Amino acid sequence: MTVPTGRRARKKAATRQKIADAALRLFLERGYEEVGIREVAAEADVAVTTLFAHFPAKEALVFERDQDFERGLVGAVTERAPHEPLVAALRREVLARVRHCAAEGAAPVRRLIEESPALRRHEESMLLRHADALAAALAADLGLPRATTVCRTLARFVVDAHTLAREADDPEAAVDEIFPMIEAAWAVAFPGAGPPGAADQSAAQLS
Amino acid sequence: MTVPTGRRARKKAATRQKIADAALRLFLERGYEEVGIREVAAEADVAVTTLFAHFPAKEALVFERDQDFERGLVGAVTERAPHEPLVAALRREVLARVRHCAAEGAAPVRRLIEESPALRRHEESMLLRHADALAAALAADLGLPRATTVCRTLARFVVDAHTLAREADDPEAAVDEIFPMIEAAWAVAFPGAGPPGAADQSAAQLS
DNA sequence: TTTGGAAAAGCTAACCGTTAGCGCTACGTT
DNA sequence: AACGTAGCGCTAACGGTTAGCTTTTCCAAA
Repeated sequence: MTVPTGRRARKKAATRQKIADAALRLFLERGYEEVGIREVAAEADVAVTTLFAHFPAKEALVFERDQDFERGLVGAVTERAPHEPLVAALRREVLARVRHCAAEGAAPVRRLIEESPALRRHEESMLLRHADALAAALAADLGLPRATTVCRTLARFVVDAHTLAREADDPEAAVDEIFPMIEAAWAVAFPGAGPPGAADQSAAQLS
Repeated sequence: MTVPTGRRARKKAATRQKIADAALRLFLERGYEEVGIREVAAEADVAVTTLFAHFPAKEALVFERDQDFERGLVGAVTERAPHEPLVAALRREVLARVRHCAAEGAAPVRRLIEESPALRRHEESMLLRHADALAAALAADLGLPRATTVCRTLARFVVDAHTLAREADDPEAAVDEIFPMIEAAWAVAFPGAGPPGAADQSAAQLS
């Protein structure tokens, strides 16, 4: 188990990047469905099997930065300022992501995704995985042994916020609309954790 | 456009059922991934093309009742008792579904789904479609011209509740845990729509 | 330095879900 | 009685993905 920092690792990363670049170029030129895996491999000058050694599926070629979002979400929880409330940190992170997606450079890629059902589905299941990771991070932050239902619920709500905001006419306004709802839900789940005097008398109908 | 009620329609329905039955039998016997489409078609004694004329994809063979859940969710909104609150009706519906899935007979099929990533993904995207339908129903019920961000948010939260409850150790307890959170979110989105005196001072940070 | 191991990349050939194209038969309608 | 068409079948193929095996390239221990 040595740290992979030699020429080998660099070459591997280069190959991966070459493939991702070639794929994105072709997809943007002619559309995702119109370009086959074999073509992408040829354009990147690698074998098809090599391509699949770097990416688990065709859709993954488009979501190259996949892991960054997951790390961002988890990091928003684990590396937030000492006494910043959880939900506030998550809100900042989601807002940043949404802004990033609405920015100029990201527009063609977003169109690519929205025009292909396969890519849309893939993105959704990606986000679900991120929700699981976030739930685990929330549990850890709260000192819980494992992700409880409340953690998982909050995590999904946050990921939903991300998706919904991006689909909205005015993404930033949508974040401002959704996060108060999440804060209220959070206040019910953890009474006494939010800002003092916020919402305490929850509509508790259960035992 | 005549109503399809003749022998032809009956035969078509019979073929469809024959295929679904054969598929489920084989899948339960040997596992979803271990059975090919060509095998299912052979077992049902139809051509592969006929199978795909009745089901849009292999996964759809397992989610034969797909539309029932969607109709149930939408119906919970449109056909609820005159003055029953929206969220209460949705809670009843979700609870009923969760109970139904936890029942004896459904266990083998659920195991089938949970053991296959393809089926899990398919179920998730099914539920997202249901969320869209629910959002539209919510908008209609509220007299809105189209599904706003709030409608879509609520719809997703409800669908999340369904998924999360089913994955929880104690599904019914999970529903009791999640729905108060949804009610709080709802109260923030529509202040003055819930039970009187519930939650009024929302943490409104937006304009 | 040599040598051995293993990771990275390649090739071929296939599997499997899915679709297109075309023909046939049985049903429903006029 | 005859026509239109829905349902079904067959063949062949396409496109994503994987298995099996060989070759090349790097790295490290001897």
